[in-house]
Amino acid sequence: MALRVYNTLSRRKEEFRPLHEGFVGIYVCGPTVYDHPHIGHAKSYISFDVVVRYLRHLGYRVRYVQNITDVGHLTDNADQGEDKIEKRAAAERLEPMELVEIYMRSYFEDMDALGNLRPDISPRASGHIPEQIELVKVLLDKGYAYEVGGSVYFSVEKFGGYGKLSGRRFQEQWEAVRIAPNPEKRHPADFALWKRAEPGHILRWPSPWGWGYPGWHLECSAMSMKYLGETLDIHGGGMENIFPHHECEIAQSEAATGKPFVRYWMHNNMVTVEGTKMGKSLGNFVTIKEALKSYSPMALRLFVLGSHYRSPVDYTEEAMRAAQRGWERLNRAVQMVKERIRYAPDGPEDRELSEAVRRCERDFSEAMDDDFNTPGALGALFELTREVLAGLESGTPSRTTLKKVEDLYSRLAGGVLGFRFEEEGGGREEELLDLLVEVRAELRRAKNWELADRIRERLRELGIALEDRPEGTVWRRYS
RNA sequence: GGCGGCAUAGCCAAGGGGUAAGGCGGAGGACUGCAAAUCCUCUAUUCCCCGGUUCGAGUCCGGGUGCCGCCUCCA
Repeated sequence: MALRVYNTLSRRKEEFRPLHEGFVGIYVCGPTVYDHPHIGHAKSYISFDVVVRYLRHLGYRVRYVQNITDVGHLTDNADQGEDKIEKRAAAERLEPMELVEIYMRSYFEDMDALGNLRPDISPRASGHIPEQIELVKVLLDKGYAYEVGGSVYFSVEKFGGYGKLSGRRFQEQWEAVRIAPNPEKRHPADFALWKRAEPGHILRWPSPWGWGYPGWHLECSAMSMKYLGETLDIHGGGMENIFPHHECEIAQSEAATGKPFVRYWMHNNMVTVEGTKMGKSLGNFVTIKEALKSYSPMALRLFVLGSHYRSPVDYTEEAMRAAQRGWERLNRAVQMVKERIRYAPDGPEDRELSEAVRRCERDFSEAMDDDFNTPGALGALFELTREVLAGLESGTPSRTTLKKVEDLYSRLAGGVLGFRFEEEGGGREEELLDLLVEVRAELRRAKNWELADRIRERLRELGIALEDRPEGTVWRRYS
């Protein structure tokens, strides 16, 4: 079966065929780095991380580009607003580039923790001002843009396809939107390609039209085409960017090149918190760092992948607890398989388990091929997990079989879904715990239950669980 | 007002004409000194409502209702 991808442009699932066979160029709208990333970023970037991982799993050579927006955009469409980065930098008494550096590092730190692969290129808008100016020049030359007093605007009336992504017929509807018209614009829907820097604006660059800074849609067009060519295979981002951001990107790019800008537009849905929208302006967003104080990074990853990328997901304590427990179960199963491989008997494959492995692989692929259906893929993995644990319980699967199971977990759960399975502990602490367990075993042999239980209780308070299994005592950290 | 999406068990969530995946939680049992972990069994006659098409409808069509997103920065 072939991979099918939902394309926002056609509003249907389409068979995926990249422009050049075997190679995929993907561009995902990255963060504006003026604050710590929140769980909305987690959903978006985990989703696209899995898209990239799965494409590689299918054998594609993927170039994954995700920008860093470090040039502030205006906070409102009437072009009077403040620059978010400048505003925040002033509030924190930092150089704008200093601020950007802090939050960019914070962003990568969180993405690393969540197990997302680094993009192949993380271009920064501030480092691509010449490319953006070039693009504006082309649009002026071709008559799609006009200059007014040091600012350059894109003329939407000159570009026939404006509105094709978002389904908006801007001519009739624009009247309904009450925004103060900018007198410089010929049509209210025209958007800025380049803005004149008003006095006091710190982030600014020289251009043929004087000192200024790029318009807020320009960087993505300039940088994506620079690194991926004039037609991208996939362009991804959050749904809220469909209009105006992506609509404007299409207009700019296609007007400049005369070629289709993107073959597949992919948009992920939003995260709500306890049922309500999470927005920067609402101030109710949960940062990833906060979430990770209560839940493990892999639990957050499981939470995100537990619903489809095009579905909204509600962040609640209950849902996160469920994800945490689910993750622990999966991780534990993998650890148990690894442990058992060490002393598993040689022998032929066990039919039932091998069959379960095959079934899992098939169901997993089927789900992923259907527009990256990660909840379905997880279902396949958990079904296997149940059978694996039952197999370990009731018999002694051969080493060959267990290796197949381990390999499957490693390729699908690890490689494709990006889970990081970890053994607990390490170093001095581990040795001390082993010692305690040993001493406690003596106590238990002597039937000194009181002291044995006290050790277990005290360790539990410290976040270490002791489990007296038939084959011996093991310890693990819980959380 | 315009555009788009979603409604499936206590909670989360797949499925999308052929008789309801999976996770969490809950109940009972096995194992255990007791716990924990693990295993086994059970936990939706039914998919927001009303009509229709069909031998057959969560699944398709029409009409409601409710929730959400976008139309101003946001992943």
